[in-house]
Amino acid sequence: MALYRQVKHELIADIQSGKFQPGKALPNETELAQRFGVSIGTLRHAVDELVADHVLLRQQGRGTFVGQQDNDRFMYQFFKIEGRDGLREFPQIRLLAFDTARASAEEAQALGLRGAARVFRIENVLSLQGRPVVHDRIALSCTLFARLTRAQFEQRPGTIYELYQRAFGVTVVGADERARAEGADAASATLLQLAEGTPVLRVARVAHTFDRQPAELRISIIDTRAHEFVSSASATP
Amino acid sequence: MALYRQVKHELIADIQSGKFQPGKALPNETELAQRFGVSIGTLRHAVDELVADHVLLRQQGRGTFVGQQDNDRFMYQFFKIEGRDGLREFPQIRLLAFDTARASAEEAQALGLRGAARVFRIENVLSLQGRPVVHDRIALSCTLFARLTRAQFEQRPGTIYELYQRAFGVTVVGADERARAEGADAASATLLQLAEGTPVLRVARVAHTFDRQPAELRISIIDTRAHEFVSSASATP
DNA sequence: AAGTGGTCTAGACCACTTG
DNA sequence: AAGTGGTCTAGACCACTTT
Repeated sequence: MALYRQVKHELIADIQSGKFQPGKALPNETELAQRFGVSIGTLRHAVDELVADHVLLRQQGRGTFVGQQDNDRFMYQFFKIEGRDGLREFPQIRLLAFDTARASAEEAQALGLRGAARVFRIENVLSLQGRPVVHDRIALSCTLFARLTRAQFEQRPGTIYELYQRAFGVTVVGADERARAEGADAASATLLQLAEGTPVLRVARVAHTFDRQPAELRISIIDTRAHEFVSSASATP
Repeated sequence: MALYRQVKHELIADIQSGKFQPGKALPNETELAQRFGVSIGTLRHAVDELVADHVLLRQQGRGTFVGQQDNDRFMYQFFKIEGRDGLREFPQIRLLAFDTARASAEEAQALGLRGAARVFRIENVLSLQGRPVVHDRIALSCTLFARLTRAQFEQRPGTIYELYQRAFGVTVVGADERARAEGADAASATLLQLAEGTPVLRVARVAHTFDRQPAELRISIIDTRAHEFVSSASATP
């Protein structure tokens, strides 16, 4: 196996173990290269890939930092809803429910769990400009997020993914999403102040950590009368 | 400006000018490096980025090739509709209409045209497993695609993007997409064999070439009773 | 065997940020 | 001025494909 890949996975391990903390600077490149016993070019090759995945962040003249799942990154990487006019806004989030239950078939499949496994179920409503726009239902493995509490969830200082990262060492690095249109069911219709059956967008997102390990399933029901779901795949400039 | 970026743009220019043909091999890396007067590392840095954008394709031991907009690449990079079971299939495409008209406000804005500019309007129905699933309306600038004919469009051997690439030197390298749910209008409902008002997915895609120059606006109306629109953002393994 | 891309080295110098 | 990442060089050797 290529050397730079080993270095990359050692860096990932150091992040997951908490040796390198989110937001903190790594040692400089020459020191890291010496520590891993590789040349600077090889060390940079490894760091390059982690920077491309938003796991690390380089700033010329300042240093290399462990990426934080803060509001900025959440908005830019995972929150893909914006107004039809293109305006983006940080949503106001209200927690509706927090339970545990046996995983449904869809949850077990998405999260890679056995049929009998238990999951946390969390329900949120997200508002933009004071109006409810998204109804989120989240499922998390009780094994991966052991001892998660409602209080922890409600009183978190930052984003949900920041909580995953700081309290459970789970760094979300990507997501697979599947979208379809459907008529709003009774529950979503009430929450989003719509007539039942109104066309809404349903997005199922499986967020995953390193090696595509699934970490979270989220079903978002979106009122697209004034907002849209955006997705972009663009070349480097 | 960094040297490798200049090299990258010289390579792009050579592809756009037709000096390097789609599907053909480039000269080997040492020769390219000499030709551009840079070291092999710098040449590789430039090629690395073009490979990441799927513009070039490297195969160890064989060479470096100009990426072709063939069926495989189309399916993998731009056709994001698959069955709920995850099955992907190449669609059967039927041309419904081919016209020119003054650009609408939405078309002019998406394609970066003045209000009075003319566009080609093309309408397709895409079928999967013999059933109509997607109603596509495409708008192209008459300036960028000068002298495009209906016959050219109907009798193209490969994908639409392959036609853009071979006949007009337009290499599509990315796309921005915006999705929302709406009730099917009369035209789409008939084509997709739905009741009018049935929830359907509406995806507006602006495909662009190098430097994010817009090349195509496509409005897709998708019947998501058996299919979904997929979108993935994942870290390198 | 010859030719290709893939990896790795050990430096040099530049551009930027901070004290 | 000192410390950081960003770019570039000129080579060596490896892994893979083709002839």
